Amino acid sequence: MSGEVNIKRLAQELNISIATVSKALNDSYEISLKTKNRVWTLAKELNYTPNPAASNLRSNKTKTIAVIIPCVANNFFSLAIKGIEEIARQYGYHVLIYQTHEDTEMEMSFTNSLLNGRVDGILTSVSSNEYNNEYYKNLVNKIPMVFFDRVYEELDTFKVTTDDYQISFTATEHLIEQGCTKIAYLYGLEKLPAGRARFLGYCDALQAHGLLAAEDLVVHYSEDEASNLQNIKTLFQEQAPDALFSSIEEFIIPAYSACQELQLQIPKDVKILSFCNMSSAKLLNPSLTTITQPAFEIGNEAAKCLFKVLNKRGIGDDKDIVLQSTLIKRASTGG
Amino acid sequence: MSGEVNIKRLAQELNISIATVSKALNDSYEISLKTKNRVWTLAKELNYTPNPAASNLRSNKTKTIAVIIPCVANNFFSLAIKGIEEIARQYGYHVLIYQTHEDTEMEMSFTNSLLNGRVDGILTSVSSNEYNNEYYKNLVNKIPMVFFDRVYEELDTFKVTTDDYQISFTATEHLIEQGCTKIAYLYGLEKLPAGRARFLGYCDALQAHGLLAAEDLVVHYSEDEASNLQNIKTLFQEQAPDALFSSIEEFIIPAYSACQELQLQIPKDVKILSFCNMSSAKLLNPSLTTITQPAFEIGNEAAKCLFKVLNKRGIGDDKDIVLQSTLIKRASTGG
DNA sequence: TTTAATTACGTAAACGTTTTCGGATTACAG
DNA sequence: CTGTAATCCGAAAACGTTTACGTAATTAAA
Repeated sequence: MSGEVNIKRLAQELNISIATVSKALNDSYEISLKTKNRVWTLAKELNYTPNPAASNLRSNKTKTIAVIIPCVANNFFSLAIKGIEEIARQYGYHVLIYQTHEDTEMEMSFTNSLLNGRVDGILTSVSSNEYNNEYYKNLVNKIPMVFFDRVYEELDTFKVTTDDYQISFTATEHLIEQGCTKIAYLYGLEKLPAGRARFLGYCDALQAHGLLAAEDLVVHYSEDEASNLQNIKTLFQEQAPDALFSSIEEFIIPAYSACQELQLQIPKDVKILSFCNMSSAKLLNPSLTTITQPAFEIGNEAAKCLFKVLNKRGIGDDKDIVLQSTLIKRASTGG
Repeated sequence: MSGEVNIKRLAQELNISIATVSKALNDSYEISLKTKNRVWTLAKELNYTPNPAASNLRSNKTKTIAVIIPCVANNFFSLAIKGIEEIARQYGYHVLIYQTHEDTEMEMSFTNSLLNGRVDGILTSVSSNEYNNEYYKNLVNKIPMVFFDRVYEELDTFKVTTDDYQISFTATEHLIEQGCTKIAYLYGLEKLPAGRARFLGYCDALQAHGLLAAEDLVVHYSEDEASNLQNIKTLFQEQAPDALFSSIEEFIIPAYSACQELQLQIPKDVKILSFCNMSSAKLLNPSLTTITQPAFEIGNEAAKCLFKVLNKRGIGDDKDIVLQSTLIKRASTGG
């Protein structure tokens, strides 16, 4: 056990050159199976692991990708991360995670710090507080990037999204079928395509059924939890809607609380459905009808796309990947 | 803009040696302020950023730490990560995150893959499904490590925990003061010191007030959410406790659900308190009395400890850092 | 048998830094 | 004028890989 074990050490012990060792370890066709086996067994015996820095320096591959998201404390993103990690592990890659907390400054600071070859590529879901398209237009040709869920539409990169418009339309129709005629909308992600698509699906479904969308029926998301609760209560008192369509799961707790405080029965007095990836939705009382995005699969798919780019594959592929969300009907919109 | 910008390029343009450039960039005392300024301004002008791989290879510093935790989809851990990231950013460090999903095999696989110099140190909160002390005993002298919240006690490393025993004792007394005499315990993290300390604090508080702990009053955590709900319902039906002490937040939703399904009024029929880091605790109905750990500060403190080790400081310091949780009394244990 | 192709391995340069060591210049005391 | 110290800088080696290129031995084709 004299000193660290590197390829030079392996080469010495086997009386071959370090080039041969390196090639053998990388399973090169230039090396005979006999030699490869000698190298592999000794490497295992000495518990050799390649030095990532040296490898990276020479080959310009870091075996690392970055994930930049608003927040990990969110069921959608934590599931997506899980999906990303699975693929990364398959490729032997490591995952750096950066949380922007919906702050565009942070977002730019993080990405800028990754442009010097620290990572091979970036997966991101952009923050909601601003739509700074110009920045990303420059960024995307400096480093391989894939956007998921919260995307910028004009960019020529892989984008993994869900059928926000369609599922919102479908979900709204579900409420209408259940007899609702005054459906309020709890509006989140207003500045992003995803948020607007959800709202549009809701509006169009109303219109298709002869109902009208009204600004009075819309509650806009606030970072302050208490004011969300208050706004929903005010909505009930002033408009008396018979349903709530929540576009983000952050509205769920205040919505339920508002109903209980105002003695409104779900689903008798008011029906509720929400975009939601919490497994506890079915444990709420009453259980919550949800639009559930395939968060894990989104992360999975986004990571696959990134590795396509990193491996120079999938050149001609369609870069707009749209996965299907599912409407899970439960008691909160029941008869 | 011919080619990439590295220190060689800077050296050429300034007609000085690369050694001087390198030292100037690192603010070495060997370089005159005049030269430093020339280097700094050109570096900024050309938007130079050092190559991390080269720097790492030569200096054996990666400017990266790893965080290995059971799961990011948990308020405690996501807050802790936030605390860690804050410190990491201050030191110019990057954060790799690995989720074990409470699987010891994963845990070992991840840590092993980090021993080749990919990171400078590791922050971890161990998984709950096993107590494999031997493994860590070997690991801790191969790479700087700091444990937080879920720790192994016998290891000679920095450990950041909370006053689990004391706060459980206090919280149990709170229930007793509110008139409870049959307090059930929802038991999580049984294999870890933290989990056992919480249980012990509960037991000792009961005993100190002439009450007795009984196995019949304990519900053990199950990975299956549905069975937790079922077990709590069974507990109510067979034992009719007048309070629930939940040691992990995963029990909250099933506990509330069980009460509603069994038509038990909180806090009239049964009082509930729980270890919990969800900001939505106060929005539950009724609002939940919680034992809240300073999750952000724990992450913060753990990261600080790691950087102490990395910078060879804090040799004589006490390595057992215990932060205070707080008992936040709300309606669920009210009169 | 000669020539070309294939196989298997080695030499050495390169990746972009950091750092040791030494050299040159200047300042200042003796 | 000499010697010493302080200041500032450069040459070159190192970190551990990967890879372009060369070469010898073997095999296949002619």
